[in-house]
Amino acid sequence: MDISNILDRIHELPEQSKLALQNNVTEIALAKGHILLKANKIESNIYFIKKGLVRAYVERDNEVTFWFGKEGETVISMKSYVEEQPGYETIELLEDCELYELKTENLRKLFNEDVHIANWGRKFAEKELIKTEERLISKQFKNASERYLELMKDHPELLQRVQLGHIASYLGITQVSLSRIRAELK
Amino acid sequence: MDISNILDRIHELPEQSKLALQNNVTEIALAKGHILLKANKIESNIYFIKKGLVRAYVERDNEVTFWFGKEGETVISMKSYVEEQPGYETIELLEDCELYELKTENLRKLFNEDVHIANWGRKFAEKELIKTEERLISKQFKNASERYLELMKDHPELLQRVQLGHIASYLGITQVSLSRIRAELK
DNA sequence: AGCTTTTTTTATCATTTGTTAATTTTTTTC
DNA sequence: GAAAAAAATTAACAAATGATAAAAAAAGCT
Repeated sequence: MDISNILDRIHELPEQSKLALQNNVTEIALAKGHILLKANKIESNIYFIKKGLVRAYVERDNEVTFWFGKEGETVISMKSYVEEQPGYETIELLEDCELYELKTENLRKLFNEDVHIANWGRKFAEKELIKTEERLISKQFKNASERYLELMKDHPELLQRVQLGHIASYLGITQVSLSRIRAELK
Repeated sequence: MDISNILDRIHELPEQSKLALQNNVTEIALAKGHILLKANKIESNIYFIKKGLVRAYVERDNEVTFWFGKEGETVISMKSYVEEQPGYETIELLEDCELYELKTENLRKLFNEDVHIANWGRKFAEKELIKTEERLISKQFKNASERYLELMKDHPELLQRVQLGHIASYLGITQVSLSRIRAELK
């Protein structure tokens, strides 16, 4: 998925504004296993995924995966981006990736200069917010096997591309519980 | 809390832009129990809480409270606001409230006209996103009694102002479980 | 292909949370 | 302030999920 498509998918932009964003983007390729963003660090870039798959996780005694990003999605440390404070998430590449890199510094400048880009940034946050809110509500309404079925329905390809330990963590259960749920569904 | 304060708390605005927003706001007072926003309906207003307390809930077989709003906070149906689609949440006043009302139509117009207001709207969504993300992660990391202790620590006044059934629902557990947790903590 | 490592499944038992119903406490109403 | 209604607690049992360990299956490596 190319950068123009990715930007438009978030929110349509006039050609001029889109070019302003595109001019600040550089393309990079990184290997599976690479750590793209580190927890407890102020990150100065955001990324758009051209190709590949990543996950965001938080580490305490265990590791909790709370987001997967695939083609077309945006990789961002929200705390760094919004509050210029160290973020809580680590981003790991689950596949070899091709990424578009954008310095948050440059993005901030564009936000202040171009009302279309400011509204594009607003739409981005708003849409992410709805997705996160829906997940929170789903977590409150549904038990683990319902959430698993929902994920199978909404993102079946994830189950092919991601190992089950990460899926379990994303669903908020242990890997053993997920295995049990899968066995019961057969 | 007056409107100028509320707007600034979200993100600082130049005087001119702030006045533009304030000019579109009208003040209303509504009684406890009033339903401010309805699920499955495209809502055309957002509200800022001058005084009082509200909750957002989703209804299926049971009722799940997923947000409390108090003085200074913004009441909004995200789906209506972002996608102009019927929202999933109902907003009920838990106390008599004084509110500032703002038509989303007018807000949208301001977003397109004033880059400061567009960035103010962006900041609003971004901050809400971080709060929601943190709750999602907390839900994944912590068990019910840890989440209860966290709520007591972060929002002790809620426990005085909200009945425990709603708190339990917010924490994602039954009222009976919450009672049990409270009994164990004594 | 064969060996090694990693991932997934299965089994058992422990813990947490849910369900239902009865009881007590608090709040509301007249 | 007494009666009624609503909210909160307690108890007993059921169901879901967690923890640990062992076995099986799959993936990676040379």
